[in-house]
Amino acid sequence: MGGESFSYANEAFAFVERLDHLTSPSAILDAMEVSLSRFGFQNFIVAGLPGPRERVDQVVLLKKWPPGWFDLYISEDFVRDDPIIRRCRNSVQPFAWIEAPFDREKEPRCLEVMNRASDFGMTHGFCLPIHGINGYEACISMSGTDLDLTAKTKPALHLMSVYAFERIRAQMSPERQSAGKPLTAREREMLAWAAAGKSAADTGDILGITERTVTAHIVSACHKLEATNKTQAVARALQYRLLNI
Amino acid sequence: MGGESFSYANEAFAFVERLDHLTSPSAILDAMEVSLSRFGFQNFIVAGLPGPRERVDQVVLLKKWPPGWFDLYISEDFVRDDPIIRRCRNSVQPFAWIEAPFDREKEPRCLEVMNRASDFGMTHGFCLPIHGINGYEACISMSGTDLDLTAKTKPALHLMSVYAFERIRAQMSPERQSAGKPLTAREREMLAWAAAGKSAADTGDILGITERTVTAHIVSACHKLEATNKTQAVARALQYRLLNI
DNA sequence: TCTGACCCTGTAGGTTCTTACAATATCTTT
DNA sequence: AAAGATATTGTAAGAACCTACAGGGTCAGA
Repeated sequence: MGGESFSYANEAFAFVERLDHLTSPSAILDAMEVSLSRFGFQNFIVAGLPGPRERVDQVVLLKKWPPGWFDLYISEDFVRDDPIIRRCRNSVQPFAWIEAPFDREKEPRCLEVMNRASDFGMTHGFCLPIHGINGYEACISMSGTDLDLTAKTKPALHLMSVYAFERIRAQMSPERQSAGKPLTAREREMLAWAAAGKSAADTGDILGITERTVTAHIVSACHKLEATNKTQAVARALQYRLLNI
Repeated sequence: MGGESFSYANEAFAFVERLDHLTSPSAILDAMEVSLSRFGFQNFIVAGLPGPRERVDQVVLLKKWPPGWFDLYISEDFVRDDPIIRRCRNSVQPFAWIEAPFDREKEPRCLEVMNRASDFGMTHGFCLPIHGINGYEACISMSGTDLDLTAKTKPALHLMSVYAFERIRAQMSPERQSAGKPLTAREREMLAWAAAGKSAADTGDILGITERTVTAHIVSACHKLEATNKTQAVARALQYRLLNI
């Protein structure tokens, strides 16, 4: 354990502790820059994976990339052929760039992406997929010229990345259900019974009120959630985690 | 950094390193027992969350629980009312048991679960949800009487748990078939549109099939999910992370 | 070849939902 | 005291859902 030029374990935990005191994305960016450089990484990006109609720049949370590379990446739409991205979509575990497979013969675009990255000094790297409640959430990809990438350092980078991402998300999406008026306790109750498969009449019997009243609450919830019907209202309430079920 | 009675950081990284050499579930169990006890935890369980027709014992990967408690937990079907489990389904971050909310007045079954756990000496604990490609994958819950649960130790427990789970899964890989028959792609598609507030007729127009066919898929999904209507089917599908929305 | 799984469609009738029109009562806040 | 949010209930008509019945087509695997 000790005796190395620097302790990856202590570095990682110190970073995680430091995160608690960082209150802005740029502060997190700076802290990541410092800590990751100790592992040999000069560049990194924290981003979601763009959907079919999304652009990369719409899902980037933080990045420290060489000037020019990001522009090229966007203009060439490299994200559609990036082997790192591809593997990221299907991977739970972190992986080194070298472990992201592609066919050099049959997939020239993949090779192109990796070659152009090399032009910017990004030849080797490490990528961590981040998964949440609904599956894939984001990835953190980092690269450098003189990497300290071993079985010992990977867990440290893993830990740092997971906590950094959580911190970034906590700061960048504080809204969530704050949009629109909040549901009342009664409205949530009706939706919960609806989610359990109960009809308005059922719920009324259960709660000792009339079917009409149940319907009124459901309608009210539909308006607040901008849902066109009960099913969508329940789906929205579940997605926004408004129901304790 | 050093100077404490034991270094949580070094303990965690040493554990992760040790994992690589463990080739059996029981060896992992032993290693977890040793390392977690250093943090004050006597009991722990590594398990998936049971689906609609699944029993807890079908999804347990590893456990060190007091004799009798597991039997009681199964026979009473406590998993359906366990506040820890409920929060686990909606949480990305690790949390202390005390942070899992329930209404002591209106949810007597939740209180019952927690009280019976206390009878077995499991009053306080820590729970880590594990997420993968498709969202929720498993949880690791641990408890003890004299916990070392601080902002410093949580990341250590987090790291240990994530790597332990990955190691366990790698060894126990046999694909866990979700209880009952899986939904077909078409069924999931119908539920996704229903969750978006579309009627059967709407969905039919969107997909270029008849309303009747949409209904047929919905009905089929209802049967597989043991739902009494479309709303409950959508709710179940969302809770079990079957829809990519 | 046959079986099973999946996808597709039709009719018909009872049930449930959704909306539009109103209305009363309680409670908190201004 | 007045205003506003919340909870409650009523009627009624049209839309949507659910069920039960019955069937045809495709495709993969035994």
